[in-house]
Amino acid sequence: MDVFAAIADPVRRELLVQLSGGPARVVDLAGEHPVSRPAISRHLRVLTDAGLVEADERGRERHYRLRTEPLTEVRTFVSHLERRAPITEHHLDALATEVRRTTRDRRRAAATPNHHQENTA
Amino acid sequence: MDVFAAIADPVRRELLVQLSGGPARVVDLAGEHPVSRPAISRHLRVLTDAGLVEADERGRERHYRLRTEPLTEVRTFVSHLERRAPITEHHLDALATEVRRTTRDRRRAAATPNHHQENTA
DNA sequence: GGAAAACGTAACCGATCAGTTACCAATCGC
DNA sequence: GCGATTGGTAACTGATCGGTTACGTTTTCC
Repeated sequence: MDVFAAIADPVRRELLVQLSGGPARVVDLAGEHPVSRPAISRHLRVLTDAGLVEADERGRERHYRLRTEPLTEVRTFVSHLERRAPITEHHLDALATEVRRTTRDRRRAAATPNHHQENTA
Repeated sequence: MDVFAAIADPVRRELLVQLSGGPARVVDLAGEHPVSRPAISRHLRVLTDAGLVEADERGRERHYRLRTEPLTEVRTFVSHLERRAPITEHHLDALATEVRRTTRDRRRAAATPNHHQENTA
Protein backbone atom coordinates (compact mmCIF):
# COMPACT_ATOMS: atom_id res chain seq x y z
CA MET A 1 0.00 0.00 0.00
CA ASP A 2 1.47 3.31 -0.97
CA VAL A 3 1.86 6.35 1.25
CA PHE A 4 -1.22 8.12 -0.08
CA ALA A 5 -3.42 5.16 0.70
CA ALA A 6 -1.74 4.73 4.06
CA ILE A 7 -2.65 8.22 5.21
CA ALA A 8 -6.12 8.03 3.74
CA ASP A 9 -7.48 6.35 6.82
CA PRO A 10 -8.31 8.64 9.76
CA VAL A 11 -7.28 6.09 12.37
CA ARG A 12 -3.88 5.71 10.74
CA ARG A 13 -3.44 9.46 10.56
CA GLU A 14 -4.24 9.64 14.24
CA LEU A 15 -1.68 6.95 14.95
CA LEU A 16 0.96 8.93 13.11
CA VAL A 17 0.11 12.03 15.09
CA GLN A 18 0.41 10.06 18.30
CA LEU A 19 3.79 8.76 17.25
CA SER A 20 4.93 12.24 16.32
CA GLY A 21 5.12 12.81 20.06
CA GLY A 22 7.57 9.97 20.47
CA PRO A 23 7.68 6.18 20.33
CA ALA A 24 4.83 4.21 21.84
CA ARG A 25 3.74 0.66 22.41
CA VAL A 26 0.77 -0.93 20.70
CA VAL A 27 -1.38 -1.02 23.83
CA ASP A 28 -0.70 2.64 24.44
CA LEU A 29 -1.66 3.50 20.90
CA ALA A 30 -4.74 1.31 21.00
CA GLY A 31 -5.81 2.82 24.31
CA GLU A 32 -6.65 6.08 22.62
CA HIS A 33 -8.90 4.58 19.99
CA PRO A 34 -12.36 3.12 20.07
CA VAL A 35 -11.28 0.25 17.86
CA SER A 36 -9.88 -3.08 18.98
CA ARG A 37 -6.21 -3.80 19.46
CA PRO A 38 -5.96 -6.20 16.53
CA ALA A 39 -7.35 -3.49 14.31
CA ILE A 40 -4.61 -1.17 15.52
CA SER A 41 -2.08 -3.89 14.92
CA ARG A 42 -3.17 -4.15 11.34
CA HIS A 43 -3.11 -0.42 10.85
CA LEU A 44 0.43 -0.45 12.13
CA ARG A 45 1.22 -3.15 9.63
CA VAL A 46 -0.05 -0.97 6.81
CA LEU A 47 1.97 1.96 8.07
CA THR A 48 5.04 -0.25 8.34
CA ASP A 49 4.61 -1.44 4.78
CA ALA A 50 4.37 2.18 3.68
CA GLY A 51 7.58 2.91 5.56
CA LEU A 52 5.89 5.42 7.81
CA VAL A 53 6.62 3.64 11.06
CA GLU A 54 9.22 1.23 12.33
CA ALA A 55 9.19 -1.02 15.38
CA ASP A 56 11.89 -1.66 17.95
CA GLU A 57 11.46 -4.99 19.65
CA ARG A 58 11.93 -4.75 23.38
CA GLY A 59 11.18 -8.04 24.97
CA ARG A 60 7.50 -8.66 24.68
CA GLU A 61 6.87 -5.08 23.72
CA ARG A 62 7.22 -3.36 20.40
CA HIS A 63 8.00 0.30 20.37
CA TYR A 64 6.77 1.93 17.21
CA ARG A 65 8.26 5.14 16.02
CA LEU A 66 7.55 7.52 13.20
CA ARG A 67 9.50 7.63 9.99
CA THR A 68 8.86 10.64 7.83
CA GLU A 69 10.86 9.92 4.70
CA PRO A 70 7.92 8.55 2.71
CA LEU A 71 6.05 11.79 3.31
CA THR A 72 8.36 13.44 0.86
CA GLU A 73 6.30 11.97 -1.93
CA VAL A 74 3.16 13.54 -0.55
CA ARG A 75 4.78 16.89 -0.05
CA THR A 76 6.18 16.84 -3.55
CA PHE A 77 2.80 16.00 -4.99
CA VAL A 78 1.05 18.79 -3.12
CA SER A 79 3.76 21.27 -4.01
CA HIS A 80 3.53 20.30 -7.64
CA LEU A 81 -0.18 20.98 -7.71
CA GLU A 82 0.06 24.23 -5.83
CA ARG A 83 2.89 25.52 -7.92
CA ARG A 84 0.99 25.88 -11.14
CA ALA A 85 -2.52 26.57 -10.13
CA PRO A 86 -4.58 29.71 -9.78
CA ILE A 87 -4.08 30.03 -6.07
CA THR A 88 -3.93 33.05 -3.90
CA GLU A 89 -0.45 34.14 -2.97
CA HIS A 90 -1.03 33.76 0.72
CA HIS A 91 -1.11 30.00 0.54
CA LEU A 92 2.45 29.74 -0.55
CA ASP A 93 3.47 32.39 1.86
CA ALA A 94 1.92 30.36 4.61
CA LEU A 95 3.87 27.34 3.45
CA ALA A 96 7.11 29.26 3.36
CA THR A 97 6.50 30.54 6.84
CA GLU A 98 5.75 27.08 8.05
CA VAL A 99 8.98 25.75 6.65
CA ARG A 100 11.04 28.55 8.03
CA ARG A 101 9.64 27.95 11.47
CA THR A 102 10.06 24.22 11.18
CA THR A 103 13.66 24.52 10.19
CA ARG A 104 14.34 26.87 13.04
CA ASP A 105 12.72 24.53 15.54
CA ARG A 106 14.62 21.69 14.10
CA ARG A 107 17.93 23.44 14.50
CA ARG A 108 17.12 24.34 18.06
CA ALA A 109 16.16 20.77 18.82
CA ALA A 110 19.43 19.55 17.38
CA ALA A 111 21.35 22.01 19.54
CA THR A 112 19.49 20.90 22.65
CA PRO A 113 20.40 17.30 23.42
CA ASN A 114 17.72 17.09 26.11
CA HIS A 115 14.78 16.19 23.93
CA HIS A 116 13.70 12.62 24.01
CA GLN A 117 15.40 9.46 22.84
CA GLU A 118 16.44 10.61 19.40
CA ASN A 119 20.14 11.17 19.05
CA THR A 120 20.45 12.24 15.52
CA ALA A 121 23.60 10.60 14.38
CA MET B 1 -15.02 11.88 0.99
CA ASP B 2 -12.24 13.89 2.56
CA VAL B 3 -9.16 15.21 0.82
CA PHE B 4 -6.90 12.42 2.01
CA ALA B 5 -9.17 9.77 0.61
CA ALA B 6 -9.61 11.77 -2.57
CA ILE B 7 -5.90 11.79 -3.32
CA ALA B 8 -5.46 8.17 -2.29
CA ASP B 9 -6.44 6.92 -5.72
CA PRO B 10 -3.72 7.02 -8.39
CA VAL B 11 -6.16 7.86 -11.19
CA ARG B 12 -7.47 10.83 -9.27
CA ARG B 13 -3.96 12.03 -8.51
CA GLU B 14 -3.21 11.80 -12.19
CA LEU B 15 -6.31 13.81 -12.99
CA LEU B 16 -5.20 16.52 -10.60
CA VAL B 17 -1.80 16.62 -12.24
CA GLN B 18 -3.44 16.94 -15.63
CA LEU B 19 -5.58 19.79 -14.39
CA SER B 20 -2.56 21.49 -12.85
CA GLY B 21 -1.66 22.31 -16.45
CA GLY B 22 -4.91 24.15 -16.96
CA PRO B 23 -8.65 23.42 -17.33
CA ALA B 24 -9.74 20.47 -19.40
CA ARG B 25 -12.85 18.74 -20.59
CA VAL B 26 -13.91 15.30 -19.43
CA VAL B 27 -13.18 13.65 -22.78
CA ASP B 28 -9.71 15.14 -22.80
CA LEU B 29 -9.03 13.91 -19.31
CA ALA B 30 -10.45 10.49 -20.07
CA GLY B 31 -8.39 10.23 -23.22
CA GLU B 32 -5.22 9.87 -21.22
CA HIS B 33 -6.44 7.03 -19.10
CA PRO B 34 -7.07 3.37 -19.74
CA VAL B 35 -10.34 3.51 -17.84
CA SER B 36 -13.74 4.32 -19.24
CA ARG B 37 -15.20 7.81 -19.40
CA PRO B 38 -17.94 7.14 -16.82
CA ALA B 39 -15.22 6.04 -14.43
CA ILE B 40 -13.45 9.35 -14.97
CA SER B 41 -16.73 11.14 -14.46
CA ARG B 42 -17.13 9.52 -11.10
CA HIS B 43 -13.57 10.30 -10.11
CA LEU B 44 -14.27 13.90 -10.97
CA ARG B 45 -17.35 13.75 -8.79
CA VAL B 46 -15.25 12.58 -5.86
CA LEU B 47 -12.72 15.32 -6.49
CA THR B 48 -15.52 17.85 -6.69
CA ASP B 49 -16.96 16.70 -3.38
CA ALA B 50 -13.52 17.09 -1.86
CA GLY B 51 -13.34 20.60 -3.24
CA LEU B 52 -10.27 19.80 -5.32
CA VAL B 53 -11.83 20.58 -8.68
CA GLU B 54 -14.61 22.75 -9.96
CA ALA B 55 -16.47 22.67 -13.26
CA ASP B 56 -17.43 25.47 -15.59
CA GLU B 57 -20.39 24.61 -17.75
CA ARG B 58 -19.87 25.61 -21.35
CA GLY B 59 -22.75 24.40 -23.41
CA ARG B 60 -22.52 20.67 -23.64
CA GLU B 61 -18.99 20.70 -22.27
CA ARG B 62 -17.78 20.93 -18.72
CA HIS B 63 -14.41 22.48 -18.13
CA TYR B 64 -12.88 21.21 -14.94
CA ARG B 65 -10.22 23.18 -13.17
CA LEU B 66 -8.06 22.59 -10.15
CA ARG B 67 -8.73 24.07 -6.75
CA THR B 68 -5.88 23.78 -4.29
CA GLU B 69 -7.37 25.15 -1.09
CA PRO B 70 -8.24 21.74 0.36
CA LEU B 71 -4.61 20.69 -0.01
CA THR B 72 -3.78 22.96 2.89
CA GLU B 73 -5.05 20.29 5.20
CA VAL B 74 -2.67 17.75 3.71
CA ARG B 75 0.26 20.10 3.86
CA THR B 76 -0.48 20.96 7.46
CA PHE B 77 -0.69 17.32 8.38
CA VAL B 78 2.61 16.46 6.75
CA SER B 79 4.31 19.48 8.25
CA HIS B 80 3.05 18.56 11.65
CA LEU B 81 4.50 15.10 11.41
CA GLU B 82 7.81 16.24 10.04
CA ARG B 83 8.25 18.99 12.56
CA ARG B 84 8.72 16.77 15.54
CA ALA B 85 10.28 13.65 14.28
CA PRO B 86 13.78 12.28 14.20
CA ILE B 87 14.45 13.19 10.62
CA THR B 88 17.63 14.04 8.88
CA GLU B 89 18.25 17.69 8.26
CA HIS B 90 18.38 17.39 4.51
CA HIS B 91 14.70 16.63 4.24
CA LEU B 92 13.69 19.96 5.61
CA ASP B 93 16.32 21.67 3.55
CA ALA B 94 14.83 20.05 0.49
CA LEU B 95 11.41 21.29 1.49
CA ALA B 96 12.68 24.81 2.05
CA THR B 97 14.33 24.76 -1.36
CA GLU B 98 11.17 23.50 -2.94
CA VAL B 99 9.15 26.28 -1.41
CA ARG B 100 11.60 28.94 -2.36
CA ARG B 101 11.54 27.78 -5.94
CA THR B 102 7.79 27.45 -5.94
CA THR B 103 7.31 30.98 -4.71
CA ARG B 104 9.64 32.29 -7.32
CA ASP B 105 7.84 30.40 -10.12
CA ARG B 106 4.55 31.59 -8.80
CA ARG B 107 5.61 35.20 -8.90
CA ARG B 108 6.88 34.78 -12.40
CA ALA B 109 3.67 33.09 -13.49
CA ALA B 110 1.62 35.89 -12.01
CA ALA B 111 3.68 38.38 -13.97
CA THR B 112 3.15 36.41 -17.19
CA PRO B 113 -0.58 36.25 -17.85
CA ASN B 114 -0.24 33.99 -20.86
CA HIS B 115 -0.13 30.46 -19.57
CA HIS B 116 -3.14 28.28 -20.03
CA GLN B 117 -3.51 24.85 -21.60
CA GLU B 118 -1.00 22.07 -21.23
CA ASN B 119 1.91 22.03 -23.58
CA THR B 120 4.14 23.11 -20.79
CA ALA B 121 6.59 20.24 -20.59
C1' DG C 1 -35.03 18.21 -37.83
C1' DG C 2 -31.83 14.74 -36.84
C1' DA C 3 -27.28 12.66 -36.18
C1' DA C 4 -23.38 13.14 -33.35
C1' DA C 5 -20.87 14.67 -29.41
C1' DA C 6 -20.32 15.51 -24.44
C1' DC C 7 -21.41 14.07 -20.02
C1' DG C 8 -23.84 12.49 -16.03
C1' DT C 9 -26.23 8.55 -13.67
C1' DA C 10 -28.02 3.92 -12.68
C1' DA C 11 -27.35 -0.86 -12.07
C1' DC C 12 -24.38 -4.37 -11.40
C1' DC C 13 -20.03 -6.89 -9.94
C1' DG C 14 -15.63 -8.40 -8.11
C1' DA C 15 -12.01 -6.84 -5.07
C1' DT C 16 -10.43 -4.63 -1.22
C1' DC C 17 -10.97 -2.66 3.42
C1' DA C 18 -11.69 -2.12 8.16
C1' DG C 19 -13.72 -4.04 11.85
C1' DT C 20 -14.69 -8.02 14.93
C1' DT C 21 -13.71 -12.45 17.77
C1' DA C 22 -10.79 -16.29 18.58
C1' DC C 23 -6.40 -18.04 19.01
C1' DC C 24 -1.33 -18.56 19.61
C1' DA C 25 3.51 -17.32 20.89
C1' DA C 26 6.62 -14.95 23.59
C1' DT C 27 8.03 -12.50 27.65
C1' DC C 28 7.65 -10.58 32.20
C1' DG C 29 6.95 -10.60 37.28
C1' DC C 30 5.92 -13.13 41.37
C1' DG D 1 6.62 -22.73 37.12
C1' DC D 2 2.60 -19.96 36.28
C1' DG D 3 -0.59 -16.39 35.51
C1' DA D 4 -0.74 -12.01 33.31
C1' DT D 5 0.70 -8.94 29.71
C1' DT D 6 1.90 -7.84 25.01
C1' DG D 7 1.07 -8.28 20.39
C1' DG D 8 0.72 -10.67 15.95
C1' DT D 9 -2.32 -13.51 12.84
C1' DA D 10 -6.35 -16.08 11.04
C1' DA D 11 -11.09 -16.38 9.76
C1' DC D 12 -15.12 -14.15 8.95
C1' DT D 13 -18.28 -10.18 7.65
C1' DG D 14 -20.51 -5.98 6.09
C1' DA D 15 -19.38 -1.83 3.70
C1' DT D 16 -17.15 0.66 0.36
C1' DC D 17 -14.63 1.20 -3.94
C1' DG D 18 -13.54 1.23 -8.62
C1' DG D 19 -14.57 -0.65 -12.80
C1' DT D 20 -17.92 -1.87 -16.50
C1' DT D 21 -22.12 -1.48 -19.71
C1' DA D 22 -26.45 0.66 -20.70
C1' DC D 23 -29.08 4.60 -20.94
C1' DG D 24 -30.91 9.45 -20.84
C1' DT D 25 -30.25 14.41 -21.57
C1' DT D 26 -28.51 18.43 -23.48
C1' DT D 27 -26.09 20.92 -26.94
C1' DT D 28 -23.87 21.41 -31.33
C1' DC D 29 -23.70 21.31 -36.27
C1' DC D 30 -25.07 20.08 -41.03
